[in-house]
This record gives sequence, C-alpha cells and structure tokens, in this order.
Amino acid sequence: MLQVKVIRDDKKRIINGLRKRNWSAQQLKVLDQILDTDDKRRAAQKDLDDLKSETKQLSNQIGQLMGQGKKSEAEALKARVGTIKEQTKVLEEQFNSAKDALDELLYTVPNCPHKSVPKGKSSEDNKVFRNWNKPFPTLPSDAVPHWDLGKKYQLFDFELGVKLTGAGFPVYRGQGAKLQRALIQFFLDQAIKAGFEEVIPPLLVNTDTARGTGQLPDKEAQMYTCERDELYLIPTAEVPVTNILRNEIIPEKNLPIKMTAYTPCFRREAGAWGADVRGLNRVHQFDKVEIVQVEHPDRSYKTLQQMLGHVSRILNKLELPYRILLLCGGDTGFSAAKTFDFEVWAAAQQRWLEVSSVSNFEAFQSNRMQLRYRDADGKINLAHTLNGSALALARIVAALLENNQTPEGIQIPKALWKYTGFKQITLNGKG
RNA sequence: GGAUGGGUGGGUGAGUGGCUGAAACCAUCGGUUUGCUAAACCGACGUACGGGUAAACCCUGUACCGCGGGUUCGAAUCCCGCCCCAUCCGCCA
Repeated sequence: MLQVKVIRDDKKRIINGLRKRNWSAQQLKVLDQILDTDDKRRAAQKDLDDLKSETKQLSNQIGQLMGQGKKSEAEALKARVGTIKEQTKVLEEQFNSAKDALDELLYTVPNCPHKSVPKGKSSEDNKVFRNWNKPFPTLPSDAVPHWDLGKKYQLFDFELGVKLTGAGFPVYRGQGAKLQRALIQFFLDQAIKAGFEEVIPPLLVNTDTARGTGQLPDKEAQMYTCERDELYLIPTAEVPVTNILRNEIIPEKNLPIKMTAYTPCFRREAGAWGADVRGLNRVHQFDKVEIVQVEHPDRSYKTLQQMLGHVSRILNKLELPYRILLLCGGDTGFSAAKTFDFEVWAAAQQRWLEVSSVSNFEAFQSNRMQLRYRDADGKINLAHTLNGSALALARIVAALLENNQTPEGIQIPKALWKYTGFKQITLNGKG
C-alpha cells in the first residue's frame, strides 16, 4: 500500500498517477478521505497518549503512597484514575476505528504508476517497448497448434489431468515431461549465473505472507485455499520469496538482494476462460522460475532494466521470437509501479503469448511487509521490491513446440540439448 | 493425533505485580591503547506511531517481552482463549 506520508506530501503526483489508471474525480476523493482519517487518527492518538501518560504517573504515585502506608490518599488517587479510564476507553475506540478505517481505505488504492508509464485503458493500449524485427519462423504446410502436437507426440495429456484433478491441470509425459524439467533446470542455471541465490520455498503460505505481497486482500479470488489450515497455494514464487525479508531491516551494503526460485504456480483463473484459452495457453498449474530483487530506491529502475536484459538473453538462447510491452496504466497490476510483459510468438496459433512479467513495485509491497534497509547514517527507509518471471513454462513450451515443428519431429534449441539429452522430439520418443 | 516443556531485544539468557523498554554476556559499531593484528579498557547499540515544528545528527509522549482478551490504581510477571516451537510416543515419504 502507499504510505500516507507520500499521499500527503506528494498528492499531485499520486493524483496524476492514478489518473493513468483511469481513476475518476469521484474515485480520487478517497485520497482526501485518507488524509482526513489520518488526521483523526493522529488527534485521537495525541489525546489518548496524554491520558495514558497521566494514568501512568498517578499509578506510580499510588504505589509510592501505598509503600508509605498513606492508604486514604492512595484511595483518592485511585478514584481519579477511575474517571480517566472511562475517557480513555472512549478515545481508544475512536483511535482504533480511525486506524482500521485508514487501513481499509489504503487497501483500496493501487500503486502510483511511474511517470514513464503511458495512460491507457486496457491491454490494447500497451506500448511495444521492443519489437521483433526479424522474420517469424516459417512452418510446414501441415503445421498444427501445440495442443495437437502434444497429442501426436504424447507430450501432455489434458484428459488425464481432468481425471486426476480437473480442467487446466495437464499431465506431462515422456519427452514432454523431460522438456519441462530441462527448461526449469536451464532457467535456474541462467539465474544462478546472473548472481541470484536459489531458494526452494514452501508452496503453501499463511495469511501474513499472502498479505505481504498484496495477494490479500487484492487478489484473494486468484488463489486456491486450504481453509482448514488457513493456508494458500502460491500463485507465484514471488509470494514466499519476497516475504523471506518481511519485517527485516537490511544493511544498505547488502543491497541488492537477489533470489531465484523454481516453483509450481497455482491459479484459479476464475472467470478468465474464453475463446483463446486452449491447450497450454492458460492452465491452473504451471511451472515457473521467478527472480526477485530487493533494491535501494535510487537504483530500482536501473535494476528493472537489468532484469529485462536477463529475460531477453534467455529468450535469445531459446531462439524464440519475442517482443517486450510496456504496460499502460490501466493494465498495470494493482501493486506494480511499472511492468514490462514479454510475449513470445506462437507460430501455429499466429499469436503472442505472455511468458514473463517484470515489475518494479517500488515501496508498495515493502510498506505492507515492513521490508526496510538501514543507510550509512543509520536511517531506516523502505526498500524497493522487484520481480519477474524468468520464465513461465507452459507457454514457453507451447511456442517452442509450435515454432520448431518439422516433418521429422520437433527440434529442440541447442541451448537445451545438454538438459534434455535429445535434440528433437520424435514419434518413437527416442529423440 | 497423544504427552510434556517452552515462546523475553540481532543471539544466549535473567526477570513472578510498581524503581523493567527490560540485568548480564555475546555479536555489532565508535574510541583509547598498540609496530600491525589480537587482547584489554571506555562508550554506543530496538522498533512503530504521535507531539514540540515545516524540517533536524534535538527534546518529548505512548505502545510493543508469541497473538487476543480479562483482573488490578498499576501486568513481561496473575487469569482465560488462541497460535507457534521443541522433545518423546504414534503414524509416515
């Protein structure tokens, strides 16, 4: 969430930012409500603290009087404390209700987009940040989409997934399973080489963790829940990995902190099913290698660019046509200040598939989870958090299969050979 | 799942009703000493939210000893509920 202090001191900038998210004048009124509520909270705290201070002093006096055996004087003071306590109760309620109201209001305000984020309503308005200027792969005349290839070469099986779980939970098998594992290994190696520390986090998280990165309350419907144990299946490794540093104060010299993790991701995708959703284009469970950075505010945008470079290099090595989009205000996620999406070209479907989303959250997440750093002067500030997919598997597989299909089989990019152990996917499954 | 014992500051750990935001030790940082290092000695060393102020390396208030509630003039300390952890038993990859 945004800091009240920032809303107060930098209101114009916030208003301009939220306008890029197409906030109406009506919606923007919440900012004034926030400031009003914060004023109330502060006023109540002042009065409350004064009363508590008085109570404390009187209590100390009572203690001393009792020690001296001056019982009647002590009793008189006790009576005074009694009346103060009644006022305290009233103020306490005011204070608490103001505090709760403030939090609730703050939870409704998304992050303020960076000044470089374009205005726009939907994905239609995203800007192509870097286009693919080379030719697309030319496919044989009998080329088919990946879901047909999956059947033909027995790489994954959706019907079997339905039997075991439900729609959108594919079973990978044979060379399909091995390709999946090879990609994970490849992505992890790339991240480790780039200086990220590998972690293997839990796949189930508690409510504090889900709140830390903004899944609660913003995206609760996106997550699978284990209600009995009050746990959530992670929709992305970002959630457990970023929360590793929740409530921590990091020495400035330790920044940036770079972590990577492979995890399966679970997404309910409620209401997201439409015409374009076939095969691996959208599934409830997919594998992903995530990169996370905690960075000094002064450097976070430079770091964001570096993360784009990392993802680009991987896609180059996979020889996949891709483009980078700068998301417009209307399409930028609730918690993000700036987001780039990577899309790869799936040649048989003749469409772009989103395979990575790289974002700078600035202090939005760290404010929620109190993730801070201590600078050289000993001052404590909120750190910036960033993360990106590097990369998300299911759609990468889809593009890889479609683009590399030949009459002899599906060709595996060279960079993966040492991970797959085969150079092509063939009907007999022997490569 | 059953039994027992626990949750105190970065760590170890004292503290069973007021003088405890919390001893002591360790770690860390600054200084003195020193050919260098080490040792020794001295000092500093929580966080949040407020107020003084628009601001401070300044002063000050409140809260926080797992979480929530209760008793009391006063709670780390007593009572109730919850959560978590350790160990043993059971079960099990």
